[in-house]
Amino acid sequence: MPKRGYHHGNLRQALVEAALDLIREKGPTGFTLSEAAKQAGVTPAAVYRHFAGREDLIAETARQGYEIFADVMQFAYDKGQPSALAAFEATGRAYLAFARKHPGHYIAMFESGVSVNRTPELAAVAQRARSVLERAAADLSEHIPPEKRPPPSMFSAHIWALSHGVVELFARNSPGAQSPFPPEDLLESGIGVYLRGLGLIKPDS
Amino acid sequence: MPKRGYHHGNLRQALVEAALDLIREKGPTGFTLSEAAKQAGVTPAAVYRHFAGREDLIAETARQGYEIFADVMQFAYDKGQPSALAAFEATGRAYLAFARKHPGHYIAMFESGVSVNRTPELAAVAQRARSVLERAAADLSEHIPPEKRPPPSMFSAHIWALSHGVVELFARNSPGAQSPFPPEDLLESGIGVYLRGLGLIKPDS
DNA sequence: TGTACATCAGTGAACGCGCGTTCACTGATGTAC
DNA sequence: TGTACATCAGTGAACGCGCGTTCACTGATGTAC
Repeated sequence: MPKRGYHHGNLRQALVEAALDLIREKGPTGFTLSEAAKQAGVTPAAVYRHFAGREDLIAETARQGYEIFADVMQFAYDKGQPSALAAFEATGRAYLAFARKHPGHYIAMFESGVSVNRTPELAAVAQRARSVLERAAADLSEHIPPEKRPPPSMFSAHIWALSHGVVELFARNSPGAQSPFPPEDLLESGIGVYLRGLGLIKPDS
Repeated sequence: MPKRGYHHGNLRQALVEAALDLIREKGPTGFTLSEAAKQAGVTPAAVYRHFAGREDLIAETARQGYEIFADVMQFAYDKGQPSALAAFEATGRAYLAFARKHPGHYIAMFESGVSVNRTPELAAVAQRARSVLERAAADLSEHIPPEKRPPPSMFSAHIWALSHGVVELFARNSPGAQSPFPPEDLLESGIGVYLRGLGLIKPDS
């Protein structure tokens, strides 16, 4: 029950949500502090009670995004257990699902130009997200004969890159325009071929 | 020998190059028409003799980028011939090489928000670039038994996405900060695993 | 070879705009007594 | 329960700035005769 009036009640979070809307609709470039304030029903100057400035507001939306993202990845990982393979595939799928479900957060995180090393908190939560995928990769690499086992961080990077590329090129309207295939199928099949290449699933079918 | 003076000589191209510099150094957001004009040694108003406006200038830099990109891809494809495999791998590598060598163009093409469908010329040259990779994929798919052959456009999309993801996440300073591996190695090994998954190179080593 | 003239690339001043940010303030809220 | 007061979230006016864009202009260039 946010009591509106002279005092807003929860302006900080309202500004984050306004920022998310604007970033989603107009891109990180189109986002302005003034408009976010306006959308939250408040004077631009009021923003400075809660944030150091424009960049700081974007960084906070990114931070919240990484928080959700890390949770989502962790949830996918847990759900795939005890199968290392299922857990790994689920985290890949979770990446795309996150981008779809939280486009504002996604853009703030990956397309706004905010550095992940801007603050210690931001760096920490980004690391948390990354480490889920790395753990999934490490679990999976146990199933590869040691002598031909690539470093887990390498194939987590491959999957991260593939997922990111699919999102950027085919799941957002931006550059390549229309996708030849549904992004979900593209990612699923790409990961499938890749895991087959590692000898982790049967070459057959 | 550009004769300087009241008349610039080749302002149009000088503006494109100024734009490339600025985009590379400050990102697409940081690019301003006024600064590009200044860097070319000219009044902002002069820009309008050659371009419809700011967006039009960015679009032209992107167009020139796609032109180079398509040439580079074509060259890599030709160089890999007559081996379908070599040609395919070379185009993948060319993607990353292009991003490294022409960062300004790359950003204008993929990160500036300019739609590839903005003008017919832009759409055409982007299609030309894409079709090189698709042809390489189609050649390669000839070597897969027809009954388990995925559509060529699907695996060209996979490689495109992987390449793009590697560039965005690991070859540019932006979000993930430092890469665990050199991007070239990451892409090379990723493509290797992928092609093994398609049964196109020996599972052994 | 010299002159008159058309062309048009660049000038420079001006514009309106919305931005991010600052500042002294005000008035709602909550607490101490 | 009522009053005095401290707190501090939000106001509103103002700022300087650089932006993209326009406009009437000017002067260098090249061509016709």
